[in-house]
Amino acid sequence: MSRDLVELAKRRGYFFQSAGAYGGVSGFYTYGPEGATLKQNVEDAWRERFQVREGHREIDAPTVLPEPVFEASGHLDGFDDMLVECPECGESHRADHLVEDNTEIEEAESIPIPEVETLIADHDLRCPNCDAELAGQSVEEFNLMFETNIGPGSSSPGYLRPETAQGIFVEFPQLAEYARNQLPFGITQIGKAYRNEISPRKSIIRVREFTQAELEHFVDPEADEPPLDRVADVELTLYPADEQEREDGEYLTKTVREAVDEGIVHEWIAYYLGVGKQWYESIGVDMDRFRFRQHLPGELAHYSADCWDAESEVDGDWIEISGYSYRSDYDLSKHDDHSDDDFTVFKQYDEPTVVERATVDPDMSYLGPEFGGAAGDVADALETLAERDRTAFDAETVTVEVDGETHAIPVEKTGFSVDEIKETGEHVLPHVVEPSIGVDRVIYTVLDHAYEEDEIEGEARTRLALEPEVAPTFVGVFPLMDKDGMGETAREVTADLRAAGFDVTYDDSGNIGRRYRRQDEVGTPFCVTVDYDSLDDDTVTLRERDSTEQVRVAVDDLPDLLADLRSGDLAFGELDAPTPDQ
RNA sequence: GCGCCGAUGGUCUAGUGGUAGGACCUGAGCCUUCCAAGCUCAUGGCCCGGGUUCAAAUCCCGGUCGGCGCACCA
Repeated sequence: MSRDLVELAKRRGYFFQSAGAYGGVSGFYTYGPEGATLKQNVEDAWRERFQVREGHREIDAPTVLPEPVFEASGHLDGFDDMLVECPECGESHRADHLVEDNTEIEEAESIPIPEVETLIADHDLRCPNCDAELAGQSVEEFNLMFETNIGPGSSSPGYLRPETAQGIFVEFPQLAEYARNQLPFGITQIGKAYRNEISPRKSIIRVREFTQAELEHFVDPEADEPPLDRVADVELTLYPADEQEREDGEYLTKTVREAVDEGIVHEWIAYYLGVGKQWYESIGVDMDRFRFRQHLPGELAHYSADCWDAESEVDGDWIEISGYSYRSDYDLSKHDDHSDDDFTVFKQYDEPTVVERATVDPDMSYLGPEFGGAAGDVADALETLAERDRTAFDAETVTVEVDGETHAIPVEKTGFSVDEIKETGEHVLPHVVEPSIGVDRVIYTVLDHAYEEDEIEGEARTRLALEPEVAPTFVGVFPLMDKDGMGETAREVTADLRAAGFDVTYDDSGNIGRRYRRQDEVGTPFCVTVDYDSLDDDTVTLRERDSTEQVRVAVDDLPDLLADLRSGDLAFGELDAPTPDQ
């Protein structure tokens, strides 16, 4: 943990622990004025690269969703996790899994904790790691989702979303309609997500409320291919699973094209690794402290078919800052099953095809009286049988089995027929490609990688070398001294630059060097100083943070000049105006 | 959640059973025509609760928060 960076972040208004006046609250941080703007700038840059340039669209879903959503998504399975800790080796194990593995019991998750403890003692369950007795150990419950009640009473439980993605998936039917049922299309969302972490750590690296920027790209797995050409030559630092499992595992440096051709990375994932690499670099992540690491097989989330994390090195540790996951049709198929709506997209064939299909149209006025409550199941069984084995309907009666009972039905009552059906297309369950960015961790990385301590004229100085595109304060404006009209002129320059859309700070406190140092520490890339010459010829000095070099420019040119410096169209070194005497 | 360590102005820190000093920062003034200069003045602090004691910021217990390790991390 970089104490210096955390201290600077607090002192200069980047971020600090929330509710300090009440002792603080673990796992929650407030972004101060500089941090909130930095975050906004990072989000804007992400939106520009992952959404606008890719032709995707953004939505804004609720942070609270009702329980059935998470039953479908699989997140609720983790709700009642029960842990038991081994007294010998200290290893924690899922108590419900131990019970299921060693007894005839299934669904141990729903058993109350005291009974699980009794089961562990009765069956003499032992630690899978060291074989120590677990009897007598207490079973602890934990819950990674924040639970709440929607409306009064507890009849309608809801949860704070543990990932923004579910807000997109549950709205897929509406979103597909918006996309005119055409694949592929992509939906982004930037917003808060919540996990009730057992143990928040490392300042804003592991918190209970965090911001995700997620893209869910819905594609036809049969037909759609990523536009690899756009990023084909982008070089990726890859750390595949097999290299991680080797003792002398190494990174591979491959272009996006090579990574796909050599079968190292799924093509859709590779495409977004290329996009991501460009983006991280553009906002100031140090590419020497950056890699893409493939998840090990045991590490994959319940929904994920393949996953690569973007990782950055901060303070000697590698931290996950984004996940690039191929979620296949997991989420949409779950919501398709659990909800009332259809989560498929109808894909029309080029030419309609004619197929023979065996169907039934059972006479329910016969089945009903005959089979009572089982009538519906019998009808379903007939339909299934017709699809599977139409010869079963050749005889006078057909038999189906429902719940272990065999039923005979006269074929004439089944409405059995074989028809030619014209099929104009089919329903496709889209696959999902998901780049998921942890905004807070990206911000920590950007700050950490920008943090420099260097020496200017024998004096140590601390400097945040933030990219101009994301720096929260873009320009500082100072009068050399606040007298002889310089202060007034500097205030006018400040107002003009603010009107031109820049984040400007005005400072006339202390000597000029002190003011430069303040802005270096905040990470302000440029400073404008109004001096005596300014009063005569309407020019000012423009100073760059990293080099501390200055050029003299006309006041009237400032807005255009600064805009070009911010966008990267112009580098400070290209300015050739004469350097003022210092 | 467990274990170890810690908590003094905004920040960094000194310190003692008799309620606190420094540095930096910040603010006001003087000085100063370009990189943390100088002078004067000022604001601001012992994490919370309980216990022991005549007296607790200091000792003890509990809590909160933080760092590290274990575990967890969709």
